[in-house]
Amino acid sequence: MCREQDFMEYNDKQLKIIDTAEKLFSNNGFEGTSVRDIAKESDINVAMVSYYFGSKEKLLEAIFAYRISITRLTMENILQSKEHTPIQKVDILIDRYVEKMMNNQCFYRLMLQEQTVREINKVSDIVLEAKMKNYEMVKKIIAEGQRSGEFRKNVDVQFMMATMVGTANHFMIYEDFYRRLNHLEDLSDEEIKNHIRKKLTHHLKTLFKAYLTHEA
Amino acid sequence: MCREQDFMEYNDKQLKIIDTAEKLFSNNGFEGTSVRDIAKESDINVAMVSYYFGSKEKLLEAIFAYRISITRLTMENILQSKEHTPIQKVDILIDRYVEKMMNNQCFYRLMLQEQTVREINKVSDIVLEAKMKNYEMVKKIIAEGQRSGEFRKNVDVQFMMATMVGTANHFMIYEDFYRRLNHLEDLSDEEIKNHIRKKLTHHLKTLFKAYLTHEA
Amino acid sequence: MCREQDFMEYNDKQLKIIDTAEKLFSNNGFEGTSVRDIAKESDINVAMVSYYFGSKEKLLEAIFAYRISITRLTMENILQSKEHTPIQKVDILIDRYVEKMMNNQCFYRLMLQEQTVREINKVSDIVLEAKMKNYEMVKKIIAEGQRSGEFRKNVDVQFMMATMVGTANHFMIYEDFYRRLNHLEDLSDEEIKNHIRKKLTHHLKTLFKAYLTHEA
Amino acid sequence: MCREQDFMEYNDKQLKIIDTAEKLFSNNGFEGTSVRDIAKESDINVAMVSYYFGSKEKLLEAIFAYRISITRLTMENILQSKEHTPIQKVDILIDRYVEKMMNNQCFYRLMLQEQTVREINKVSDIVLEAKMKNYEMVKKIIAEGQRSGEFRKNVDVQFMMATMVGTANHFMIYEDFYRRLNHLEDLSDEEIKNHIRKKLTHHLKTLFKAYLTHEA
DNA sequence: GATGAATGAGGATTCATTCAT
DNA sequence: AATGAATGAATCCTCATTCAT
Repeated sequence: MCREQDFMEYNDKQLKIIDTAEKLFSNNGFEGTSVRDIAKESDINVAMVSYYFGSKEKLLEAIFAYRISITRLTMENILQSKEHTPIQKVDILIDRYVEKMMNNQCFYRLMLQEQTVREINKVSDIVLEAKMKNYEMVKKIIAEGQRSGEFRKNVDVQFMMATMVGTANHFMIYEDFYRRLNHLEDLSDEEIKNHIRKKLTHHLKTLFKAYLTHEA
Repeated sequence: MCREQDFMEYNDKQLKIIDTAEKLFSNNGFEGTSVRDIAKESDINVAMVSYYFGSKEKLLEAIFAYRISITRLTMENILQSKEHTPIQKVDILIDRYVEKMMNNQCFYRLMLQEQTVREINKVSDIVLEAKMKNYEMVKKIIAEGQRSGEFRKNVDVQFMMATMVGTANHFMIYEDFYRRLNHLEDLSDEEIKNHIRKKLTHHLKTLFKAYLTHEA
Repeated sequence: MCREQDFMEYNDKQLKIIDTAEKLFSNNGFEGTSVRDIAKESDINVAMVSYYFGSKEKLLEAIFAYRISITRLTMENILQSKEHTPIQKVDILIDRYVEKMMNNQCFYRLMLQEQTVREINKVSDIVLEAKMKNYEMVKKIIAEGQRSGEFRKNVDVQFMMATMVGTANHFMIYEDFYRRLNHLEDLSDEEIKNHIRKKLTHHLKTLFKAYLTHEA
Repeated sequence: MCREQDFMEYNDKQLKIIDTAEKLFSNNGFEGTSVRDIAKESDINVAMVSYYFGSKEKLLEAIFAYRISITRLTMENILQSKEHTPIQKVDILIDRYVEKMMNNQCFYRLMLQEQTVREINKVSDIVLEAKMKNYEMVKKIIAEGQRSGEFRKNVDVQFMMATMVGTANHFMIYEDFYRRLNHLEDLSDEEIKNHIRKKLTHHLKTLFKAYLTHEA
């Protein structure tokens, strides 16, 4: 029913369903969200989910395929520039990743959820494929820096990426905790988002610069 | 509320239920696990869950209260020693945390799940309280290192912890991905666990040493 | 709340459920009747009760709203006639009430049940509102009779109605007892109904005529 | 287990259970009351109900057997006096019956409930037997009055009793409605009980005097 | 005699999906 | 193409009762 290459063909109702489902899945979990909830919130008929996407499960897959295809496009053409040094590229990577996450918290939370639950399914495949591509890209940047002597030799790229993604995820999850801890309850949603984005990118950049440029 | 001495009062059946539920919740999610599943896997009557814990929800709370109380005991008395330097303490902290997580993957995955879903409940409270205590503890270690001049001045403890916990979580979640990526499919569960534990602790120690001791 | 025009909108299945539920609730009590019982007897799916009425409780409310709205229509326009004397109106009231009850024994028994159980809920409200309207109507008839001198002065309308309703209810409940006591086991359902209706109306008319027209 | 002649042998715990169950059954219905509710309210173990009375059903029977045996004793020896005229005896009967009911509302409500539900069981038998005895007694009083010429000839004793019991029951059930209708919300429980008792007995006496002494 | 633990059966309700239109 | 009606399966939980002690 839902062929991967059809993303742009989604009509308004379908996009509405995808958005709503993403939000609800993200907030209440996949199993914690009923098709009826999605239908009510999207103001569409209950039968439409099955009708458009085949099933609740396939709707989830559609969400992942859709969001990741968008993300991929954004990511790829960024780091091929010849104008930046490797360390600049790392900084840009961090900026882009954090920004992407802050602007799509619902989806990133949903992705984390799905990976946390141990179940092999189509969604995992989609996610792993995307992760693999990102990994290859970063590996190239690091290798480039090592060739130029900017970065030290024994850098563990897999762990480095785990640190970037893991730290960012952690912040996303514990945003509220962070707010309370630092008495930032009064900041607006926009303000807190900016605040965290700034601090988080700064932290990651500092961390990675130290890690990449200083011998242990 | 959380009477620590009560945990030992759980009888064998209750402990069996807790263990099974932890595993199933972890693997399939809270909503994705039915009380019947737990009963079948624990080889007990369906009614026992309600009988012993009141409800499925309260069983979840019991799991958290139980595991966290145990963890807390282990954690606390570790870092009060006067024999270690601050950097050694950081290393010990990393060792302990990673070991704890590797030995209780189910629970740590479950915890991550519950925090990923956006819902305020008793479980969040339990987790946040524990996080807060850990944070205070690490803050003291860092301050100590700063006083002695070992650590640089502007260390962001909150972000540092986010990095430790986030990176470790990320590895736990993507263990399978890591295996495949590095062609380690043939390692036994025990071997892969050891392998990851070693690499992960090494990475975090290197990362933090660079971060804590080199000026940006 | 109680949109009278909606009653006619109940479809055949819904009416079937209402009828069946009324009978079963009446015979076995509300709590003594399971939704499954209703479904089986109505030959519909168990889920239909929740689907159509929201819940078992709301089905009960629907029964009351439905039956009482019908009764009200019948009752009201009866006693506004100018052709009858007050005593004739009392007789008509008795005839109508007893007939109504005999033809809707299930509902009247159910109503008695719900009032007997001490619980404040929507059903009580519906019933009390109806009782109040009936009371006001009777009060007018009595006042009319008192003005014309037909009825004595100190008539206690509340108690008079209690007598009518209470006596009729009592007969409905103890119909079987009455049968056995008077050796009427051989009468058909129709015959016994007619028999009781005749005797009961006669008794109430005699009683009230004596009460209303003779000074104490 | 529970032999009828054993009433006096009920120990304190058993009596406590009977009282509590009577109250709860009366307020929430038989099916609406769980054995656990009774156990909790009586502060006894859940198993005690089955242990002492055999089953929940048999506990109900015990309540009826117990209460009715007590009532019977009170009733019987009252109306055999030679000092009172028939009409006085009717007055005394009304006084006694209403008083009994007002002082045992829970049980009388429970009895009404059980009779309202259409089910043939041991409880009905107990109730019907008691009703029969009362009926025979009243029949004698009326016959006596007819012999002496005080009462008119065609008195329907069965209906007369239905009126007494039905009216009284009706009042018991609608006590709250009566309160609101007459703005008596401020009266204490004791006061309202007295108020109703007085009014109710007065009404019944007036009604029956008119009915028994005036030709139709 | 008395009880805490335990259980199978059954409770109402919600679920994702299908079907006729 | 789109939808309201309908459903069987599964949900969690509570029930009255029994059993070993």
